[in-house]
Amino acid sequence: MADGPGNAQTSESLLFLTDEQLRKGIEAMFFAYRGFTADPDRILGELGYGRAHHRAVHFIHRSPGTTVNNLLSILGVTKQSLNRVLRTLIEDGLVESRVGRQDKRERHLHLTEAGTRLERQLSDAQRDRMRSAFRHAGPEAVIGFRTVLEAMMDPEMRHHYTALKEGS
Amino acid sequence: MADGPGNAQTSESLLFLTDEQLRKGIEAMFFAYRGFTADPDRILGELGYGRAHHRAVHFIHRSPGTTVNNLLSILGVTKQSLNRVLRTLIEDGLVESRVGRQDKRERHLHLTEAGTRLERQLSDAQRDRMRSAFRHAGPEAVIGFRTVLEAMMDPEMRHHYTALKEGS
DNA sequence: TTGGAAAGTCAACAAGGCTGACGTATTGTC
DNA sequence: GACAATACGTCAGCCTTGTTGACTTTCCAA
Repeated sequence: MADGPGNAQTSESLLFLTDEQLRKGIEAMFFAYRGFTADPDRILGELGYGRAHHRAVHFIHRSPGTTVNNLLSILGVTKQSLNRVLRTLIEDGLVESRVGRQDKRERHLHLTEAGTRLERQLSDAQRDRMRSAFRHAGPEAVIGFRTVLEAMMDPEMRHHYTALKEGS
Repeated sequence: MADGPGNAQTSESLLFLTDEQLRKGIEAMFFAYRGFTADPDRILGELGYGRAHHRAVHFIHRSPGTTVNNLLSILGVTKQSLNRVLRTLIEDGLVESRVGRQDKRERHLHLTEAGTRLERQLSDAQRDRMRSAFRHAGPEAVIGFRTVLEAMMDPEMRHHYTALKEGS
């Protein structure tokens, strides 16, 4: 099947744009995403939290002082849905909601010490797996991985992704 | 660990195993997965189905005649959960459940014509996005993408992924 | 001062996970 | 032939996390 390292650009395309190759890509995403969330899920389950809590904690950690509205646009859920999660995190003393100084309508979200501990616990677990996958695959593969994923995002999501990219 | 900028191989690691690089990888997975499911989700929403239906239809299409048990182990859900989805698909005439010939306890699942049409509609949408991402990123990147994702899977899931890999 | 944005709340609902228990064929084993 | 195990289906109930709709409070800005 067109495996011949034959000619220039067209055969190159044929190498990876067949329906079969695309199906493999689709299933790779499906199975990998399950691995990606498996470790944090275990920890969260023991604590009575879910993935939604993880996401909130992650992005508050990434952007301390972020507003609820900003978080909403990143997470792409309704405020009622986010609020339910946020409320439990605040009640449990993991997140602090501070009234805005310039605009007092806004709430600026911060992790407490306990929240920071949970974030670290979760992201340690998730990073361990990703580190091992990265190490296994090598730097070239990591670049490709990120390139494809970025190309797969919706433009709006890509903006949120790229926003803090200076660290890259 | 072993962050010491010591020898050759570790410095290579330092290029892409910083916490910041790992965080970018984590967010890339998060944002990309949303893009990955966005198009099928829209179609499914209009039809009154959900992601669970998509997954069932996808894997029945991939392995026609698969048994319920096999599907359970691929999807990693309970039989009650799968059954709810499967029941509606059968009622709606998208999936056919045939009693096993050797082992009559087993049910072998097949897509009907209508089911095949839905599968095609969904996977066309999903493949379009992946094809465009692949094309954008180039063949090298696609290899890296698949390599990292495969390394991120749980071993059991990797087995399901690799099972039909002869097509690769 | 008044309109509207931001935030929060209450209620109701649905999808899709889960556990536990039970029923029914069918198959393999002693 | 009896019995245990397997494959599947189902009922009931629970949880998380998403949704819509309606409403209030707070506050900024025109």
